[in-house]
Amino acid sequence: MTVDTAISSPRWTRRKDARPAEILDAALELFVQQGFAKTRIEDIAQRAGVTGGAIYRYFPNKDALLEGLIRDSLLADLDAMSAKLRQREGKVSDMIADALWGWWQTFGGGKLSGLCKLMVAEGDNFPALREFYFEQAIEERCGRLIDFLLRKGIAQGEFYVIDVDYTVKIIRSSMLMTQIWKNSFAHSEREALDMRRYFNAYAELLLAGLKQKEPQS
Amino acid sequence: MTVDTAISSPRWTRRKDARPAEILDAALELFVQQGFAKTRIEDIAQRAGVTGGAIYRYFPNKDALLEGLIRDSLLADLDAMSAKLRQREGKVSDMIADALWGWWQTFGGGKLSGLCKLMVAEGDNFPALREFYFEQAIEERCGRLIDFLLRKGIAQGEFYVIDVDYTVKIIRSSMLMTQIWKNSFAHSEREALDMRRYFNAYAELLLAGLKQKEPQS
Amino acid sequence: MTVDTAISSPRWTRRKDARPAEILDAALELFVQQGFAKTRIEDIAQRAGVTGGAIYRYFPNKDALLEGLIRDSLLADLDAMSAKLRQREGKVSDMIADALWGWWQTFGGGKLSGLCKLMVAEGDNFPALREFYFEQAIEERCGRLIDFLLRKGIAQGEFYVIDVDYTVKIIRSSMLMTQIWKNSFAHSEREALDMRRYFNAYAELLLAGLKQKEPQS
Amino acid sequence: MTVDTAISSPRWTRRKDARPAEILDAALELFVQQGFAKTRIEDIAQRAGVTGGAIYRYFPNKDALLEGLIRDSLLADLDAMSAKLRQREGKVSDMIADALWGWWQTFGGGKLSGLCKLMVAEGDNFPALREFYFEQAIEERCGRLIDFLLRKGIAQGEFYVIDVDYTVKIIRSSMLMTQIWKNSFAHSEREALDMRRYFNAYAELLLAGLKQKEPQS
DNA sequence: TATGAATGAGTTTTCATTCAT
DNA sequence: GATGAATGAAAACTCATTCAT
Repeated sequence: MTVDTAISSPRWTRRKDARPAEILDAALELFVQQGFAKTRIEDIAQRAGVTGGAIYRYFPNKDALLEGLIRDSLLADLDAMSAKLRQREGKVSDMIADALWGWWQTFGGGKLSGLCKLMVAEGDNFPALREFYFEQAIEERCGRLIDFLLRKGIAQGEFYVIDVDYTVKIIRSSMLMTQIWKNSFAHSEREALDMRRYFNAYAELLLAGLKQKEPQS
Repeated sequence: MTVDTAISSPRWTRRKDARPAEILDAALELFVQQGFAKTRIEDIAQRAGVTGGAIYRYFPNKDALLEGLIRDSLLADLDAMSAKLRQREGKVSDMIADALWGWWQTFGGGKLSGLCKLMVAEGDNFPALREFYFEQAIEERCGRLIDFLLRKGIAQGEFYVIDVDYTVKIIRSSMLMTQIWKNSFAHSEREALDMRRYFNAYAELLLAGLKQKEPQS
Repeated sequence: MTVDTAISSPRWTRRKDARPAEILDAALELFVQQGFAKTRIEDIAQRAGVTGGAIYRYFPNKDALLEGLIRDSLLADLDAMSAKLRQREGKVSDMIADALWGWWQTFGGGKLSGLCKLMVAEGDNFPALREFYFEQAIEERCGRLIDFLLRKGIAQGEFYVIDVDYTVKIIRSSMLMTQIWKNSFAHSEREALDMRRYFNAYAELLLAGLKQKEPQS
Repeated sequence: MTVDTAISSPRWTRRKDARPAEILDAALELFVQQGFAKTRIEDIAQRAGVTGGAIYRYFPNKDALLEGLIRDSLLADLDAMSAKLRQREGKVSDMIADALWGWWQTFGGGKLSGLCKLMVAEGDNFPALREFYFEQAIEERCGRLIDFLLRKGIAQGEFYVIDVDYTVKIIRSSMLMTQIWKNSFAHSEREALDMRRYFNAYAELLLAGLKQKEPQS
């Protein structure tokens, strides 16, 4: 109003640019925990340090939050690893255990792992998003990584796999399930898993399976 | 039946005994598809062939529908198989493929498979139910079946497993994931799986892994 | 259906004529306690030993229960006393204490006393009934009794009252209030009154007031 | 104010501070008139100039409206008078008529008089509130005022009362009944009372009763 | 820009009343 | 006659969204 206000610092200068990310962060946690429908805009706002109305300055509606989560947050975190792995040399058998555990540490076990549970839960209500998530997260990343390693191992004579395509799907499933478990049943303390041990046992089992010489009856 | 009854059909018919099951059936389908919160009582009622109010004669509130689904519907369908499998004789290697595919056909791929997705999605909102589901469905059935076969195979000298407990968890996870997949991503036609082929490939991989002679580094 | 049923006693012969009264009895208690709107037909039925639907054989709807209570139950109980009192001879001063206590014992303190509270509570929603109750119960009975005694006492030179009409209203009010109190605040144990003592003290105070020789300033 | 604002009136205006009182005002009127159960939130809202949902910003549920009425509104209006009366000097006989009429004018006949009827009607459904009302409104105020005047009159030799405690209850009852009457039967135009005349006659009768020289048999 | 009061379109739940049995 | 399953019309409460401040 008065000229004075031009001098004193405005009330809400607080990192204007960080807001959308903060809001999505809050939304992610709550959506994953309670589900999309049960989560209230007001709760997201509070966790993000703003009030309900403010959210609408950055997102046109509630659906857009979920969309933002999938389309924007997801892809940003998704590229580093797969690139990294393709460059490696050496025995694929040795790479696989590392690759799986590395995947868990950089991505699978992180915050965005919740998106997998979220898409399982809400996918039917947002088919376009599910499609997108499936393509980008499941096929393009998980799947392609496995596919790459598997075929390399076969080419190098290390692995003997009959149905390569479906074996990829099987391994991919295991990876997804660790994300889902972490965000659902693992919340019951009785069932938290020792993930290091889990991945050790998994690599053990998987590698032995891949190295088989004679097909099973 | 008689000509008289054809004059005007009654506004409703009395179906006391069948109603609860019909209602739970409808609820199951909708809860699994849309999630608990998004599903309207009125929609469940309509699919069950009644009006909203009628549901409250059989269930005190919406939560009770979910509870009925988990506590009543689940257990009813859960006993036949595990008993059946324990009686078998012969090589465990031969049993495992049968057991997994049998599980999928009698239970894993049936309607109630949706409960797994449902508990993943809503577990945080109904911790007591999740606990119950985990104990009864995951541990007591899936887990124990695997545990039984695995230890039997080891005892008979067919399998060589280092970390038995976690290997059980790993295999159990795969089974759960087929249920989850069927009720989520598989809805996108691009990703429907050929389950026969999937289980074949899985048995292949798994058995080879279990039969390993030398532990991996 | 068959001829046999004509011999065996029918299922519901139970005093067909008593039903309406039993239902009204149940309704009275619940209406007075919980109010008209809060009381459910089903609860009335249960207390009367029937099921909800049966009530509609005797009363067309919920309102009719209240109407039956006021119009039928009330008047039946209302005539004996006032007639009784008018016949007495002797000093009115001696009669008044007896009359009040007698009123309390035969009517004021009985079950139907609840009607007074009920009409206070629901009168605005049933103006015709309130009018009826006011005329029949308050004016015609309470009021007329007091009026009769008061004027008789004045005529006999025992009482000196300036504003007879309003003095009647005042005394009448006291009587109504005992009924209301009994059905409301008296339910809190701390405030149950010793009604014998109450009426003693009241007669004391009232008679002294009526016998005054000199008007107050 | 300015010409600009006249163009189109806003859908609503912000009245944060006034709202709770406005809502309680509306609720009081409707609760007293129709009873708690019969009164719809929407009606209260409309009378308060808002929509139904807005009420829930200030009160968590319908019960809280009643509670707010009793616990907040009541006490605010209750202190002035009793303090005022205790300070007076002179003959108690002269004070009593004034006290009663003063009570009626400042409190007994005001809007909040409806609370008395309301607690009579709904007390059984809200026992804690009834208790509170009884203690604060009936005993602490009405009762104590009467008690004080009565004992003072006795001490000064003006009154001769045998059972002081119950005489207090009797007079207290009369006061309550005026409130109840005003909010129930008085609504029927035939029975509106001339309250000035009523209190005159009452003071007349009461004082004469209190001044009695010889106890009645 | 941010706030948070207010709206209004739902959704669950209740219950008087009807009616098939 | 009586039952109680079913209806359908409320009514309390919730919450995404808007908008005055």
